Amino acid sequence: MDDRIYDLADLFKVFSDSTRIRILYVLMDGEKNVSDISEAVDMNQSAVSHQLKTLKTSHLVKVRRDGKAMLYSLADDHVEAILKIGMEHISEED
Amino acid sequence: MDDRIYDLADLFKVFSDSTRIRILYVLMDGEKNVSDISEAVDMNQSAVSHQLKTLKTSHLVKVRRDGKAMLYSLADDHVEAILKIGMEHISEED
DNA sequence: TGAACATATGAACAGTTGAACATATGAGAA
DNA sequence: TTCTCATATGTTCAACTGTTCATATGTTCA
Repeated sequence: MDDRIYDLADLFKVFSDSTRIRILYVLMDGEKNVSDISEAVDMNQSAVSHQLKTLKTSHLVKVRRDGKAMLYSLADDHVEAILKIGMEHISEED
Repeated sequence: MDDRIYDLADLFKVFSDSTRIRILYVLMDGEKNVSDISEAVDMNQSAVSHQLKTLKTSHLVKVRRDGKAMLYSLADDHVEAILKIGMEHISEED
């Protein structure tokens, strides 16, 4: 059980950065390559690539290659579900 | 929208520490005072108090006084919901 | 009052993290 | 091959975070 607590903390750590959340929201719109994501979140390619790696490691996004480009998309429904409940929570605060 | 992204990141930041998650799990069992929580998570009173403050600020726990003691409990259903989905996610990873 | 208990707060220190920069890898075209 | 485009990786550094220790606040009871 203790291991799972650490894993859970690590998972939420990934959600705890606004850049990564913005990337996830961008991907809700569908599969996108790195340049498009960079442009959408207005950050340089390197920063976005680093964050995408973090997101991929924690299985929040998946990738496939398309020629020179890498196409990223949300990994599963948990991503949107977690973001949704989080949004609900902060919306209901006094 | 941008403000809400930051608020959302801040919310998940609270979930991103194993000590705080352990405290939340302890509180799933019901209302508890600080000493009992300290004992349950095996951390000193000061550390737990600091974390409880963080949890309270983000509206994840609520408090009431009972004589000398302060009784903490989960603030609402979002807490368990978020932890549950998070657990589901890490359980389904390959 | 004052002592004892329960909790909160402030400061300091070590460990962690995201962004920027430079560079490397990999794929397609010529 | 070599050039270019697209993406990934390594390093550095300032900013942030959790814990510990010491101390303060607040409550009850004698």
